[in-house]
Amino acid sequence: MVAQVETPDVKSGALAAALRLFAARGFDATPIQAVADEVGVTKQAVLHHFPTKEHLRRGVLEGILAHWNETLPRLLLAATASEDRFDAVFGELVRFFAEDRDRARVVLREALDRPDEVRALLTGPVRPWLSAVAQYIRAGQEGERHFPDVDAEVYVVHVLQLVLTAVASFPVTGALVEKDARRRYDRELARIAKASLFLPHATESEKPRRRGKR
Amino acid sequence: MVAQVETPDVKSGALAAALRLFAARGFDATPIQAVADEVGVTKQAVLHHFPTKEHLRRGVLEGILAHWNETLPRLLLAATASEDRFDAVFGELVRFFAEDRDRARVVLREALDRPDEVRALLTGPVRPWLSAVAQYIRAGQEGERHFPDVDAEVYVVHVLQLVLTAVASFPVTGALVEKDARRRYDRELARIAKASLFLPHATESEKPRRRGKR
DNA sequence: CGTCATGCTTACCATGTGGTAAGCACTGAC
DNA sequence: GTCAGTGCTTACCACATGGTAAGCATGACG
Repeated sequence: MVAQVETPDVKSGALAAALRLFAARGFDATPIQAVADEVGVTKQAVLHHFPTKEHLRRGVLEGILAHWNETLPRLLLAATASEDRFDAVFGELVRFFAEDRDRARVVLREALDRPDEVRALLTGPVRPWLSAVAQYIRAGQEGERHFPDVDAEVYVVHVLQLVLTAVASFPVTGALVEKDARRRYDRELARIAKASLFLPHATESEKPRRRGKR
Repeated sequence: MVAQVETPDVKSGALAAALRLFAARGFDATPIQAVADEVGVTKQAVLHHFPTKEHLRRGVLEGILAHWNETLPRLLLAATASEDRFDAVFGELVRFFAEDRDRARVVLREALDRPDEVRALLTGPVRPWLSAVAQYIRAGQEGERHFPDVDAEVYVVHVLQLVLTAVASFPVTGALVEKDARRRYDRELARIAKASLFLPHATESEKPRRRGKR
């Protein structure tokens, strides 16, 4: 048997290739052949593991969903202080999607290409996650640490979308600033999310860096 | 000549249909035939006005870009007070894209499907718009009306993206709240943008509505 | 009346696509 | 050794798609 040098497993290889290609070109514009080429096998080799292109799509998405199903509960329970919890969840959000932008891209594409499916996901299995986070925000409002006029659920959704879009399109938007683009974008992203949630004085855990420009 | 009842002009009709279809399914997944069907003519009738599918795509995009080329300068010059200017630009941003979500969708799709092209657009013809807005923000920082640690250019890009994504995917995310979804999403959108830009006391033009929930 | 351009129409085609059918090499179980 | 199952391979196909080619009706213009 001729073990392909770069192909320990066709199935996982196809999933990785599909994530890349679906993210870059979109599901419909990606022939199975392209996935197969990337893995270094024939189209039918891929079709053997995923009887249908649709199966391949599901596989890719499940890989992403699985991460949050096991990570989020842990994050929410681990941190105790309000701001620590924010940093933990927000940080993981940025980290996970920035680690591989293609994850953010496929999620955005799904929202555009299959709105009904994503809506079902959002109002079904994903809702508990969002509600849990929103619940913590409301608790922070009671404790006068957050702005009272924050609409918790909606805030969570907006921030989630902002992170997804910012990460997904960084290669495009990042070209607008010359140096340190990545750090500036990340920082402003976090700043916007925080400044619109935490009351000014509640941010005492943030080191009072007064050395703003001017 | 048999004038189609609903078709005053094939060319503009095709552009409108293409905007709808490209937004919904994506450029690659939309056959010219689908556009033709929507207009009520044959595929070749469409190909007569747009020699290539690519021409159709350009036409759709130019329609969107044209709006901002003529609107933005006017908006920026019209308002004088800092917050009025913000409201004018931000309001028009939301209004224009919410008026037809498909506009937001095609823009997002372009960023995903043709990053190089969009990057060229952003660093070329669009940059002056962004710089102009960023310039006003920096002026607001000098005048102590805005947070000093706002990264003006990056803030503008993030807010732009947030609006685009929020509008484009409202039919998906809006299902998360039961009633008044549209108003709540719009309001939180504006709140996040403003709360992360304006210093708390600088917001005196906003009526002090203390009647936040509880 | 003839000529020419415009705005289509019908015919057609090369290509790429998702998927089916069937066979074949190899492996382990018995 | 045989048998069955796994993981492919080659062959093939129906179909959709972007685009070309060429003709044809209509109206403006001379």
